[in-house]
Parts: sequence; structure tokens; C-alpha cells
Amino acid sequence: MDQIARTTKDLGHILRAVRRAQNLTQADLAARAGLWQRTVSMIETSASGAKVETVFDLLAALDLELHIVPRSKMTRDDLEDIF
Amino acid sequence: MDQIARTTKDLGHILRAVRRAQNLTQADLAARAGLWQRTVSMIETSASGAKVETVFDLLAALDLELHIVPRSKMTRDDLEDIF
DNA sequence: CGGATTTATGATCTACAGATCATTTATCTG
DNA sequence: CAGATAAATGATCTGTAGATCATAAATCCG
Repeated sequence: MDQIARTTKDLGHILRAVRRAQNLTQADLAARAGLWQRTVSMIETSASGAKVETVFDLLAALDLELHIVPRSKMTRDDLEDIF
Repeated sequence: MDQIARTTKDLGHILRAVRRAQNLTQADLAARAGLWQRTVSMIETSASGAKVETVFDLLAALDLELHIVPRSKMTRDDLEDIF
């Protein structure tokens, strides 16, 4: 059940969900990532097209990483649904 | 064997590798993604901190998506290495 | 409800990405 | 090697992210 992002909106939602799961406030996360609470807010709500570097900072602060995967790639679950 | 990106450099390398695997030139990809060859070049070489939107455009044009995964998450292979 | 915490946002400024024109440099390929 | 194709990069301009000050609005909790 990993999180898939194809848009900045997806990304914002995922970042927010993970942050909450780790019991961090936007201010906490911002501090960890060396950013501003305002910036975290903007990115989570997709209120602005963030820079990639900034997103990597957030991912690192949340102990996350990006896996780049072909969209067409089927998961085991997909296969099980079919067969 | 999916591609993991923790930095913009990783991301650039992956995007370039995938583009080449799909036999596209930077100009081809740029056209598909609605960007400029120059921009593709900059991103692949991490010569500039791209915007997230731009990266999503490239990912879409390459039929890729992002999976956001905990870093600490062990793969089956990791486990096999240990036990 | 009411106070505390958290999130959203106003305004200004600087830095820089991307658009757009282009050319140079590098890399293939016959 | 030479010619073709691909990639890198110069210069200018516009738009906007993020820093930074702040406060307003929303959410949570006893």
C-alpha cells in the first residue's frame, strides 16, 4: 500500500498524511527540513508549485524516498485480480 | 529493480536513463512534455533546481509515476540478505 | 464555550526557473 | 574524417517560490 503521486496535489496529500502519521506539526516539519511553516502549508495544499529541492528536503525530514516506477507496471495485486 | 531518488541528481540520472531506454531525444521528450530541450537538459544534469510541476510533466511524458516509500522499509531482498 | 495549538495567508524582497531566441560543443554513424 | 544528430549553453525577460516579518482563521481539547 504505498503512496502514488502523479500530481502535485497527490504529493501534497501524501506529505500531509505522512506528517500527521508521525505526529508532527507543520512547524515541526519545517524546522526539521530547514524550511518555513508557511512553505510546508503551501506545498501540502498545492497552493504553489514547489521546487524539487524543497520536496526532497521534506521527504528526507519524513524519512521518505521516491521510487520511480513505470505506470503500466502491474502490481502483484493487479495480477491476482485478474487470475 | 525500481529506481530510487533521494536527490535531484538521482532524479536527473533516472530521467535520462529512462528517456534513453525509450529512444527519445531531449527534444522529443521536451515536445511531449510541453517543455524546452534546454529545460530537459538542465534537469537531467541537475544544473538547476527544477519545479515539481515540471518534473511531473516529464514523468507523465515518460509514463512514469512516483511511489513515496519509507526509507527504512526493508525489501524482501534485504531480509534475505540478513537471514 | 474558550483558550491553546495549528494552519492559512497578507505583504515585500530576492533569487532563480522556464520561455524564447539562438549558437556552440559533443556524440554518433557511415 | 566528415556530416548529421543530439546535448549543452549564452542572454534576456517574466513569473513566482521561498525567506521573512507578521496576523487571521481554523481546529482541537478539556
